[in-house]
Amino acid sequence: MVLDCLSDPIRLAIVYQLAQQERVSSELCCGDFSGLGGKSNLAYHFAKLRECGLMQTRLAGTNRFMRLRREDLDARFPGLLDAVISSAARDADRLQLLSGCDLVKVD
Amino acid sequence: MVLDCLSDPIRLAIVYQLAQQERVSSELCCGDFSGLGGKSNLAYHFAKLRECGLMQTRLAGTNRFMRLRREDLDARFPGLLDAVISSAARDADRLQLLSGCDLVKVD
DNA sequence: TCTCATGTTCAACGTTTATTGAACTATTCG
DNA sequence: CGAATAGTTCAATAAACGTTGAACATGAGA
Repeated sequence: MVLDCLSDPIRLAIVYQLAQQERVSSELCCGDFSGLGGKSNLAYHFAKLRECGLMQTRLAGTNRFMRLRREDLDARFPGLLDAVISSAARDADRLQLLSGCDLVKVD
Repeated sequence: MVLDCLSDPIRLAIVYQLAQQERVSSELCCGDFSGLGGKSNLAYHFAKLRECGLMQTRLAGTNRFMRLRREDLDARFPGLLDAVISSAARDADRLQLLSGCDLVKVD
């Protein structure tokens, strides 16, 4: 399930963006990914990412803030997330969907 | 492409079995995977694994021997293969398809 | 309260995917 | 040569997937 989740370019871009955000130890809300697709399409991908345990959602008012479930993932699939993220970073310029992902929430 | 390839249980089982075989530095031929499905179905999965660069096929008479493209994969996606293999090994008993994969070619 | 903004859910659609069996190619061995 | 073995290719089918827009739910703010 996890590998299938990560194999979709949009979901990989979401995970990649969440991983970048990890450094700042803050979260991202759905709207921050609007560059990757329409709202309903993103909601579909968010659901898949939640189902397979890749990310977690925190409700705050009308926003939903999400973050990677880094610890759980590293415990269950050691090294997988880092390998995927670093490979994604390496090819970021080749993937249209990932270009611009280094941008941090403008706020 | 690689992640999508690895997300299928049959292909993951094939890769896992090939990884086990790596230790003995020998190869496996198509028939060795007959426990995972029918011939034509396996040929379909083999083609996908070849297309995304996960494995290589060597023709020898009427047999086709295959092996993981370990070096190329480690160069392009560092740590990915090891992470996937070790996670697969960890859950091997939970996955029906992977049970019995530790068996080495009987010959 | 009324309205706007943020997300989710649902139904519909076209595409891709995995699986099957039959037909086919090619090699070995008698 | 003829039969058997090892795999691939092809066509058909059913299921799963990604995408879209419309409808819905919910909280914030005037």
